[in-house]
Amino acid sequence: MSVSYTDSEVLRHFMVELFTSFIFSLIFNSRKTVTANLRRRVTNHLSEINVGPSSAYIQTPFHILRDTLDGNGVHPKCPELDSFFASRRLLDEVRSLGSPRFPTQLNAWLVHQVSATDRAEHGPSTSDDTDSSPGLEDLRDEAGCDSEHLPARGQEVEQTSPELGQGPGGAEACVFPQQVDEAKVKEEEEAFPITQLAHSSMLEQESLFDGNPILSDLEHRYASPPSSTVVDWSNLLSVTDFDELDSLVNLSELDADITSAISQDVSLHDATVSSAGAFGAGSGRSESRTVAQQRRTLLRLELLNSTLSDASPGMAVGLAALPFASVCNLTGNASSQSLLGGCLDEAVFDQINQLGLEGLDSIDNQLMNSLGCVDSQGLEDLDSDSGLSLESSYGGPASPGSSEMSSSSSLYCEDEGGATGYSSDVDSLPSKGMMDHTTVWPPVDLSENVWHDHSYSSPAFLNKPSLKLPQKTEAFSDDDDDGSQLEERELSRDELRARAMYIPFSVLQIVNMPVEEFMEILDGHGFTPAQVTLLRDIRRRGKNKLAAQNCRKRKLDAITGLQEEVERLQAQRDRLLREKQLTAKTMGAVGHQIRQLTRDVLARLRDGSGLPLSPERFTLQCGANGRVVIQPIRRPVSASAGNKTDKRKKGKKQ
DNA sequence: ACCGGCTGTCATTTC
DNA sequence: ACGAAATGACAGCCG
Repeated sequence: MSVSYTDSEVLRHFMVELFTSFIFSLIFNSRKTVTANLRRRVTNHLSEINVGPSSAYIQTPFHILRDTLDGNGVHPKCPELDSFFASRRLLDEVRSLGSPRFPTQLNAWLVHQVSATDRAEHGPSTSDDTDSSPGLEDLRDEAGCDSEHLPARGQEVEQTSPELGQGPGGAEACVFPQQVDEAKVKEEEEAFPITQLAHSSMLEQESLFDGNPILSDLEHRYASPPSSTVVDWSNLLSVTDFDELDSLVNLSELDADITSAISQDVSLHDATVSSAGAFGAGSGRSESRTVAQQRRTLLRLELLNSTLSDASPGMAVGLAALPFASVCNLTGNASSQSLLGGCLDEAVFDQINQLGLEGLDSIDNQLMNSLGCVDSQGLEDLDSDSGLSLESSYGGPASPGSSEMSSSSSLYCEDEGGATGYSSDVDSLPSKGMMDHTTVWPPVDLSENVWHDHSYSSPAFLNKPSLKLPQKTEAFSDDDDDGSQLEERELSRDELRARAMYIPFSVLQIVNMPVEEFMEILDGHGFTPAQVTLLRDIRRRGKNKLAAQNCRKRKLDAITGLQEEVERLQAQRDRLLREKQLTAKTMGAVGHQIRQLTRDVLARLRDGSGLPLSPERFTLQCGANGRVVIQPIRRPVSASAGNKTDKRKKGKKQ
């Protein structure tokens, strides 16, 4: 086919081409910049796992990720997996918005535009992932076939990127009103010489322009290797299915969302870790705990006060007879009292003093003799009474009702002692232990160990004086049992056990001391096997208690984080839907303008017989470098559908 | 009496 | 092998 042109027509044609080529340059560069930015950012996200080629078809890296990470030495709790699955979840969510997959016509076109050589070598879904800036790499790839355009186009991209990067959505990237275009035309004319534009309009198909000497001259003057990348305008014009554009928008938004998702995950992870760390540090937790504990302690002390005020002298003696230096120190040591000020109010001490602690010395020996049998049974019994879970654990998995266990304490006490080995060794504990530990008991024990025993100060128990042990001696049980119970209700079960076994360390000390120190203590203090067992159990239980608290805190944090993520994803989905609608509107306007412009251009062109080119028979195509050519439509009816399927086939092949 | 939340504890697994 | 941590399950207490 040959087309004849007059000089004025040629000039007009070039002007039209100039204008249209700028429009396409804008579109291409915008799209290319979006795609390049997208690819660069996705690549950055995935760079840590560097699975090789990636592209705008980001599902491919995720599949590779899955294949790579599934069970290949990655711990299920690996944060990378969290990020990966969060990203994949986000991808699925974005997909669920109703948009088709990426290898649609427009996306194929965009990827096609981004890297012609990539497509030739790796296909639209692959590109070198090792480069930190794939967008620029694509430009370099283009330079391979059009090297003289590289600087100008590189500048274009560099100039366009910030514009696109300013707005979060695609609205800014998709605005193509004519006035803006004209302004940009003026701007870009400076950076994009008109010769290159003429070049861009280089009519590569010689058959089309063989008859025109000027065009031929221009063609030869600005001859360049024919671009292998030629995009049919109908590709763009056929973008009436804006879901394809939507997929692009979603893709760009997905990228940003992957960022946020990963950061969200990481922040969740960090929050979890930090919270765990805070708990591990212990100080913060103990501080936060203090208020509640003090509140509980006050309640308990109120109860204790009220009970003590009604207590019989026997109870007082029993309380005073507690063979613990901590209690003795309470009465005689002001410093200790000050240390305990947070836990026991002065009224308690006054009552204790009034109840005749002076007689403690006189009954000390008798008490020590009786403690051998009382401690092992009475205190263990107290433990059993106070904690039914303890019974279930020590006595066996099947835990009968609490009332039964309480009433049959005389029976299960031996079982429990046998299970734990406490009571038998308590019997063997001479007063030596008492002598030693009386001086070794740290004064802070009570204040430290009052916390977290809310379940042991049940009023029900305090209202049950019938829980005396039948094995106890008359004098001791009557005098000591109630009082010691009252006092020991304030202590944790492990604290009671420790006291019963004359362990000279507080539970907190046992739990918090380093392993080496703990082992030294176990080895160097001449503890009996029962004491060693108790020490280990106390340490284990204490650490497990903290671990359980941390675990629950983490669980709550995780739930909170997931709820926040759900809210964030819902907001993101709404935003994406809004942007999708906006993008569809924008692209509709752009498509309309382009169709109109195409008709304009074709109407101004003349074929060999001087007739204007029919838009039904010809179309405008734009190359990757912005060159616009006229091409006859081969299959005008099903051009778009055929192109679409072709692109898909190409994408699948590659 | 029932229920839900909190807590401690145990058993088990994992590191 | 041992200890620590994490966690599910269970039970008791409490409001």
